[in-house]
Amino acid sequence: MPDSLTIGELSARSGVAPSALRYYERLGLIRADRTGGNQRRYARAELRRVAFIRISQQVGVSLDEIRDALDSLPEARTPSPQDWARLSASWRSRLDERIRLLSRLRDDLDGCIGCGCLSLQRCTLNNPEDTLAGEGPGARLVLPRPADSLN
Amino acid sequence: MPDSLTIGELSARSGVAPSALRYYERLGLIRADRTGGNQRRYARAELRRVAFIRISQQVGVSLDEIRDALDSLPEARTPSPQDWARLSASWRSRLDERIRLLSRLRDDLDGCIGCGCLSLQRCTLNNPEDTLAGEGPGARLVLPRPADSLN
DNA sequence: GTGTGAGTTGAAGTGGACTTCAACTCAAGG
DNA sequence: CCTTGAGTTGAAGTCCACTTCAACTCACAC
Repeated sequence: MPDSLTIGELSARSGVAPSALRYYERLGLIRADRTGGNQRRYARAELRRVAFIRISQQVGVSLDEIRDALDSLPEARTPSPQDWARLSASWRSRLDERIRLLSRLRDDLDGCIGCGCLSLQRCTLNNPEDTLAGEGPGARLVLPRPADSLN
Repeated sequence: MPDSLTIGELSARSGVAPSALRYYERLGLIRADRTGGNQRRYARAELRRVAFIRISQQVGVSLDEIRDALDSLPEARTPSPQDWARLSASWRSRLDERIRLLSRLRDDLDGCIGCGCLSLQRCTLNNPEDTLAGEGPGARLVLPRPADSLN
């Protein structure tokens, strides 16, 4: 019924701690009006923003990137469903990628469950005398994480 | 050919920075022998341990938990393929869970792509006048992350 | 032998995402 | 009014997973 929420209410309804909400505000992810007594009052629309933040985090997006995304929302009006849909869709490929990676990991784990090679380097670890010493392309860790660290 | 690896070699072959390898050693995740000149020499078996560590991280397991898992390996002998298989399998349900969560998120995002509700609280956010104010069980954030934060 | 690149250490720094603290002020019920 | 629970602030602290630094020492090709 209230058309604005206290920080406690927003916290309860979003599942995000008040301290985190203040933190988000400092980073410019959400905003609040103030009462005469300087207390935060959140518009209901902020609930959606917080929801978007949490979902985005699940997808593995940093708060910095989330802020950038939120900044692309129209300032003049309350974001429409389409605005939110556009933003959500923008994470879609990352979500897909993440799911793909984990699924592959699961399959690899399954496939190599008997050999114990952990499916790394296409079972080359399982080579008795390590034929793959310093060769070119194939192999190495499956995971693309450490973009640096040579070879 | 060498039956032991320098830290640089292990780094290159595992894709993990030397500083990270030393860090892992401090945490007790891997171990190294020392040369007369106090340099680390890693047994080839450590390559598998590092591989296991990186895979486990992908699954979302903390280094602490990974250490616990690694501690369950037999100390007397070089871990067998079966040992590794057992450990890998132990993350399986977490991997499944993580994939399930992300897939659901993706589906929800797809399903609600038009309504802009972000699929939170089963579209209750989309209620014009917010019928879900402080009610009992259902709803709230889909994500089980903040186990505390009341209500 | 000498230079060079690889390795060593402990301590400190980083970055991300928050939480905690102390010392207050506000808001609302009795 | 007064109490009590909720809210306010800036600064500092925490946790995780590392990285960086300075000041050295090693290993090895020439």
